[in-house]
Amino acid sequence: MVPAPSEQHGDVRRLVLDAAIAIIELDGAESLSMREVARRAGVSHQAPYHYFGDRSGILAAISEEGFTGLAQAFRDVHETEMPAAKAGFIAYLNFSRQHVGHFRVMFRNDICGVSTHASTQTAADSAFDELRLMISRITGPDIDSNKAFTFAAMLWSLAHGLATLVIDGPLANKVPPGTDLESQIQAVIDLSSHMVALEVAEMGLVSRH
Amino acid sequence: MVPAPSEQHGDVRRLVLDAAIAIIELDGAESLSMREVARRAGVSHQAPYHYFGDRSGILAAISEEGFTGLAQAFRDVHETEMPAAKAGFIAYLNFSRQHVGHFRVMFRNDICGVSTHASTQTAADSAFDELRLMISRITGPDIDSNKAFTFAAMLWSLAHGLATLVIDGPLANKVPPGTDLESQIQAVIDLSSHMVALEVAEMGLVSRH
DNA sequence: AGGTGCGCTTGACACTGTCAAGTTGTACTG
DNA sequence: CAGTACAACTTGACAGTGTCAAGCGCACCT
Repeated sequence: MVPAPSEQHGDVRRLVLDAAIAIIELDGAESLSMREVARRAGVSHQAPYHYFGDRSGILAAISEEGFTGLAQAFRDVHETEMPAAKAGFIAYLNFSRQHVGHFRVMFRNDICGVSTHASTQTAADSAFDELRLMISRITGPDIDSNKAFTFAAMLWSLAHGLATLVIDGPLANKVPPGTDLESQIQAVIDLSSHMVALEVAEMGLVSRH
Repeated sequence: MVPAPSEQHGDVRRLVLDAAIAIIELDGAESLSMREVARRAGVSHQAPYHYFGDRSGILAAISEEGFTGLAQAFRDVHETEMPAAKAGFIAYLNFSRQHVGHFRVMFRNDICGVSTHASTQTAADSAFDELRLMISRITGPDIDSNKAFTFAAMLWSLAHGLATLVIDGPLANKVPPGTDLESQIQAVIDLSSHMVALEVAEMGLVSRH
């Protein structure tokens, strides 16, 4: 079949990737089938292999795209007026909910082998660097680097835990009657930001003591 | 084949379940194959279906077992001398690392359909009830129920995020040179407990204001 | 004109989940 | 004690899967 004139070099790669992301958003990463992807993209069952090598290759590519997007989301936080911690939480939550397909894959190196795909690893690293930059805006720059890592890991855990619990559903089932999920998410973010602010304030006092 | 005298009623079910858990711990839930499970358990490829209906059935059973275990872990926290928040974090982390196979499945209702398997749902509910009980020990009993939920969701997110980041690896890659993962986990738990304590103290002041 | 290689396609293989239809032992009924 | 019902499996079959191997067409160089 001769390609339509509108299709250009690299189109198929993009088509395949988008088809895969759509399937993951619908049914999760488990039920991603290479052949179904190919069918959706309107190509032969081997075309995806041409671009991504194997099943984990396509997942690694999605993961890489995800981390690049997350890093950008972190960068955008710098431009808001909100307290950095709160803006960070919101950015993380928004990203995870707007890019469910990417998010479901990014933190699962059991299936996409972040460690075996170098470009995915560097994308993940640069996202983490961006997170660290954000931390330094929260705590101030003159914090011991070891303590900064601990702080980053804690904030990351908080945001990541909330995001996964929200996306994969267990939280939604537990929301008490009379409120909805959205306002509860807001409440958790507010509580978290407030708590972080308390901790930072005390750290400031202690370091200046 | 006649069963050996040592094998009793229900043995096969347990054998199959253990084989499945072992596979998940090794390779993750994606690569769990019914036929491989059967092979490991030394039974025909249809025996697992007899007990669990289908692939999601076996995952739901593992999930149920996991939530029951988690609820027990929460109950055990009541007997420690440690501050409740810290003991809770440690319990959650320990559980997730000692029962990786269960943990990997429990929060993935995309693959095991918690909502479609009633007994799994009730096990999850009772674990959450136990978490709430723990919260009331942290904040004191006279807290507004809506606020209690927010607090529970926040603590859950924090513990859950840390556990998943540790288990699935992304944190391990980022640990700065000079420290190891274990001591960083400890540091994150200490920081989190301290932060929660600050928040509780302030809540107490405000409510009593 | 002849080669080279990219961007795919077609074909084949072992393996997967699951439906359907046995087979065997055991318990219970008449 | 014969008959039967039922649980606990097994064997067989089928469509669908990931992936290796080989082929085809076309643009581009020499």
